[in-house]
Amino acid sequence: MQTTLSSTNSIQSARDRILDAAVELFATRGFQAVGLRDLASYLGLHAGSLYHHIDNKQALLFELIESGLLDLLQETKCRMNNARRPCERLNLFIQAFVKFNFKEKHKLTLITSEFANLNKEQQARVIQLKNRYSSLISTFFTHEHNKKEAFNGEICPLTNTAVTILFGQSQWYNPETTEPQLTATLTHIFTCMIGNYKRN
Amino acid sequence: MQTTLSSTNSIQSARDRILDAAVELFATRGFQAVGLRDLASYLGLHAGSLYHHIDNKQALLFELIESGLLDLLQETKCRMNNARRPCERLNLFIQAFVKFNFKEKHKLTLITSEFANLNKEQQARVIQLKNRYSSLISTFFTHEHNKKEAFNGEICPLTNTAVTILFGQSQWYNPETTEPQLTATLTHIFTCMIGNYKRN
DNA sequence: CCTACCGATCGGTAGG
DNA sequence: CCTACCGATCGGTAGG
Repeated sequence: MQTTLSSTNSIQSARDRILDAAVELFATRGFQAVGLRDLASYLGLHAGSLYHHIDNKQALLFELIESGLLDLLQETKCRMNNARRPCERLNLFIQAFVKFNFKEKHKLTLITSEFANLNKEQQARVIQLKNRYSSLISTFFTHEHNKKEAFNGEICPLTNTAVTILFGQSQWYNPETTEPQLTATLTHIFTCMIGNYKRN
Repeated sequence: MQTTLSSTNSIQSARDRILDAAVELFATRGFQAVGLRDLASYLGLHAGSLYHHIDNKQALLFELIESGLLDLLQETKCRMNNARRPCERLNLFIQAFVKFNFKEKHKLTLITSEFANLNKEQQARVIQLKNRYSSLISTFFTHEHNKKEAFNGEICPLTNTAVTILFGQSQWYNPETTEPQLTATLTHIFTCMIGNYKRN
């Protein structure tokens, strides 16, 4: 029983080590530029050995992107549910994003940069997850009287811009921004976007 | 004389055809995913023949990115110089960007997505051009009393955000946005960012 | 997890 | 601009 557990654990941790190394290498050098031999030797083993833990290179990329989006979604929803007043929701949303941005910077990079390297099926799944995230954002820009639009899954230009700001900033070659700075800037922009919209 | 001219022209146009095909293929499928055989067969010729017109694949990518940034810079400066009043400058800036976005969508994609596939020297050159563009933007956010900062080449977070919005939106998987829509959204956001900043 | 290997494809060159 | 080819490397597999 104990041996079963420990061998399961070590298999799991070997797999986790591969995932961690992959997210690091893919994000910093690019998915296509990293060969399976690069990934293997980074972990001190040989290319063929990887296939006991992964199906193939593309499935590995998809797993990293999907898990990243799922984590971001869950974390964000969870935080927003803690809001006692409606006006707290934006702050909690931004908090969740900033935390994720600093803890999982590389996964955010993969989500924004390596979409094209997935197959059609995987891309559809990623779009689905991104839309779920977008619909969280759209609640900030949606008035009571046009909730129907949001419900229909349509995404307004302002929401699109907001998503662009969030994901884009991880990609632009960037001076070192601190966590409070990023929070302040995003709060700034979002507040102002919401205010501007409401004045229409 | 005429034959010289026409042969020069046809050599030039052959080169232009390669550049046009490359920007299209690299932007839609990704630089690494497009082989020189793909590029050649897209033009109805063989891989080896390309090397009479280009040095190598990477130099081809750099040429596309550099020329894109130079065009955007020149076009933007030129338009902004036509401003008769200071408040027109923002509109002209956005006009220049939107025009470029629709005319050279693929080049914009390369600028934002394929930076990592350049060598160090080429990357430094691209950063230099991007900074020149950023400093154009920073004039909108800079007060009279802190012009020195802008002069020092420092880039404030708000400028960085603006750049992110401009370049990021070309990349996010996007519903079809019309030219007036994009102009309106960008004007919206920028005006509000400037207003918000000035209120500080 | 390793050794050894597969076919395919890559960027690039030579010679005409 | 084509034919023919180079060495290198790719993702992935077999067999232990």
